[in-house]
This record gives sequence, structure tokens and C-alpha cells, in this order.
Amino acid sequence: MVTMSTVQAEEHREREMLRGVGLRVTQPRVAVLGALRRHPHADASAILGAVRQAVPSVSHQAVYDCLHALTESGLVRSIQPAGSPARYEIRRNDNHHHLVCRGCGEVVDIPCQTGSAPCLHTDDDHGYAIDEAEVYFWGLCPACQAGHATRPTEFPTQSHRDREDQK
Amino acid sequence: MVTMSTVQAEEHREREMLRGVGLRVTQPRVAVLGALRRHPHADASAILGAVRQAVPSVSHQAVYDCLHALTESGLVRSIQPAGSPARYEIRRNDNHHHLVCRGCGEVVDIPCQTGSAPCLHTDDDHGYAIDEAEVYFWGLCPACQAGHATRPTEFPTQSHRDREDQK
DNA sequence: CATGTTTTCTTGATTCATTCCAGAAACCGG
DNA sequence: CCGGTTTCTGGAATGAATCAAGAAAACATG
Repeated sequence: MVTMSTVQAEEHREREMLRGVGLRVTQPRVAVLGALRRHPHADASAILGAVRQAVPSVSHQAVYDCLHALTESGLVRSIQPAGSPARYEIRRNDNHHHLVCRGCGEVVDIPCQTGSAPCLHTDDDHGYAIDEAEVYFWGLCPACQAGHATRPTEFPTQSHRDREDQK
Repeated sequence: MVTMSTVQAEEHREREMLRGVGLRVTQPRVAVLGALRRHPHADASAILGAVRQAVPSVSHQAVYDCLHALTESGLVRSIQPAGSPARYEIRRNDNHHHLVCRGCGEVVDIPCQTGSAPCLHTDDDHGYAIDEAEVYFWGLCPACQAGHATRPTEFPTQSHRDREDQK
């Protein structure tokens, strides 16, 4: 039996994932999955950059197409925190949520306390068929608390959530 | 004592709100607040349309400027459900959440079950100073369940709806 | 209620993320 | 290894939002 490098093994798994959901196995798709494995929560342009290390000729459109195909197939999950371009991560079916830094935009995963979707309930669903409760926690990361914000400070939105008048 | 029409009374209250947070009282700002009172969850272009009924000459930039000033002062809250342009509502400090229809993009308010912000907790805050937990419920509204979706379905890329805002 | 300072609004151009389009290339079942 | 599909390339287009410079409006003051 021939030994396999981890890189090879991971790429192999990514091909499997694609086949598993009935998607054709193409260089860009494998590269996009690889980029997402190494850079969770990356946005389209970061992914494009990462993919081009492996395949310098990919077009930005190919990346968008891949991301759409992957998202639709359920392999990838996209999140869009207010004020940020869409970000992507490989879907693990643990229904976790996200914590976003208002200063630098960094995103970290927050496990769902209440188990599986839709993890939150309402008394009045207005007749809707609700299938998901998506949660964004907002705050300041340690670096930004220390005054090292790396962008204009504050997101365009939600900068002034309920203040002292709350409660 | 002179009687006041409801319209006048509401406009008066809006002027008060502006003064209350130290903002200059301008026609566009009063009109934007009025539009938001009548059309909660409207996006910038719907608001522009509504404002122009009262003040036909306002620029779209003025609307953006107003929305920013109002948001920063805390009078207005903005939300950005994935795939939708930013939407706005007059801030009531009840820390409520939103339910968004995947079919037509309609947004309805969902009172917070757990009281006041940040209404949800995490065991591991990763060192962040968390101040808010923003929740989006996703589902299908009654009309869209019945097959009357008014946008492409799938991933929400609703561009310009709310044309009926004219009225 | 006239004035000057400051803020806000108008106009027009610009950026950024994303999508649309038409042909060329790549995938994969047979 | 061939043919039919799907996907990718390259380039243009769209929509939401922002930037910039000067004109207009708000309002504190005299």
C-alpha cells in the first residue's frame, strides 16, 4: 500500500465530497474547497486569491460559479454579516452560529447551545414555515478592544444597538 | 387649543425625535422618518421613492446621508438579511428580531423571547466583548408557500422590489 | 430678523461585489 | 477516445453604496 501525503488525502476527500453530491470534479471546485478548508470564513476575493496559488488561470467568475454550485449542493454554507461581502465555510451540520468583530470584521464560530435547527422558537410565526434561526453575535475582538482596529471602525449597520435605555 | 391632524402630530413628533438626539431638523430627515413610520423594513430605494412624494427634489445621496445620521444617532436601526439591500426601521428599544421570507423577501418583526440584549449567551466568547445577538429567522410566508413567490427563489438576490411603495 | 458659521444637500463620478453573456474548454458516460 | 453537457474564460453590465466639491439650508447669535 502506497502512503499518501496529507495534502493528497485531503484533496482526495474533496473530490469525494463533490462526487457525493453529484457535482462534476473540476480543478476550480477542488481548489475552492481546499481554500475554504484552509481559510474558513473567507470572502470571494480571498478565495480567488487562494485558488490562484494552485491554479493561476482561474477566472473570478469560476470562483463565483463554484461557490454557487457548492452552496446549492449543501457542501458549503454562506454567511453575510451586515457590512461584509458574502463569506463561506465548509458546511458541518452542527448548526453553529457566528461571532463578528465590529472593528476588524473577523468571524469566529460559536457552537449552538440549543442543539439543532431551528434552535430558537417564536410564539407567533405569522403563518411562515420557519426552517432556520441564524444568529450573529456582535462584539469587539481582543485586538480591537486594545485599539488595533484594522478598518474604519464600526460597521455601517448595527453600530448603535440598544444602549443603556435597554432593560 | 388648536386641534392638530394626526399627520401634523406625527411630523411634530419626528421633529422632536431629531432635536432629542441633537440632529438638525431638515426636510429630508423628517420625510425619511415619516417614510419609515409608514413603511417599516423599507430599503434605501423604497425610502427614496416614498420621500419624493413629499419632497420631489431630494437626491438619493441625501437619503443615504439621512439614514446614516439617523442610524448613528440611534433613532433608526438597520438590518441586512443575506441577499437583500440594507433595510431600515425606527428603533424601538425592545430588542426584537426578524423573520424573513426566502421567497419574496418580506420581513416581519419577532419579539425577543428572552428579554433584553444580548438575549443569548455563549460559553466561550473568544475574548470578545459581545454586546448583541442578532437573530434572523428564515422561512416561507403563507403566500410563497402557496406558490406565489415573487422572486427567483433559491438564493435571495432580490434587487428592486417595493415598487408598490408609490401608492 | 439679518448674519455668519456649520452642517447638510445636490450633482455627478466612482468603487465594490456580484451577475450576465457568448464562446472555448474540460469533464465523464459510453 | 468521442460526443454531449456542463463548466470556465474574458469582458461587459448592474445595483448598492460611497466619495467629492460646491450650493443651500439650519440655527445660534447679536
